[in-house]
Amino acid sequence: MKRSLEHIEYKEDTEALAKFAKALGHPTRIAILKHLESQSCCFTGDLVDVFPLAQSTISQHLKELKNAGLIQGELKPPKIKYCINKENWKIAKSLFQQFFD
Amino acid sequence: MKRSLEHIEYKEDTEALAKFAKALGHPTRIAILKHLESQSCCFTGDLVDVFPLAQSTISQHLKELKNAGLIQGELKPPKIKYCINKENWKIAKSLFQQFFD
DNA sequence: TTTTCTTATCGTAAAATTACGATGAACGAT
DNA sequence: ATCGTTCATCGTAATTTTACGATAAGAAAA
Repeated sequence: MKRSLEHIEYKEDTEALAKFAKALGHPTRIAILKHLESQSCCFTGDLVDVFPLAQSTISQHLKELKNAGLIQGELKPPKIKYCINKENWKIAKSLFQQFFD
Repeated sequence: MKRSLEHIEYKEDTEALAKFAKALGHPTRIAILKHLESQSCCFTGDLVDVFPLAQSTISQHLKELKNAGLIQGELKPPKIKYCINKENWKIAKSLFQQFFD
């Protein structure tokens, strides 16, 4: 990209909302989150069984959701249990809520 | 991408939500929508004045928001007046609402 | 008809995204 | 110490996104 301009500074809420939205901007990730909501938690392997995607692809989506703060992983050797990050979930919820009025 | 697998079919709601989320997944577009909400409507040129971005860039963001159905353009020659698409806005709102519980 | 104003679209380039298979790291079990 | 299981990360490739300037399209005005 021709990026002559330095990064534009938006309000904190705007950036935060965009970040959450971006993480939600893929059907696989929505589906993963819905699955997590219904199960409350689950392992990577469970998702690999549910979705017709490579293990590495699932892992990549999980990473993005984790980076966005929507989920968190708990070590349960040799597995990792993923759950919704309820704290940030609430933040995201209220950001979307107030955005849509 | 190595796309050996055909496109995965998700539930309609999942696809719809991801589409809305993706459109919201950029701070500039969030800011544009917030601006539209406060003003109810505005012209492309107004936005070019507000944001330090090229006219073509603004136009591109508007196109994405329009493609996602979040805004609509009304011909007001020689300008185009953009407004929130209230019908789809409501749909998006309820999709996010039910997603977050 | 030509000019002017506004906005969209085109062409381009850099970066990010999304997918895959292969490999590596962490841990328990053998 | 080695093996097996689980998951993350690496390397790669195609596609999409995001930005820019330049150009085209549309309608009113001169």
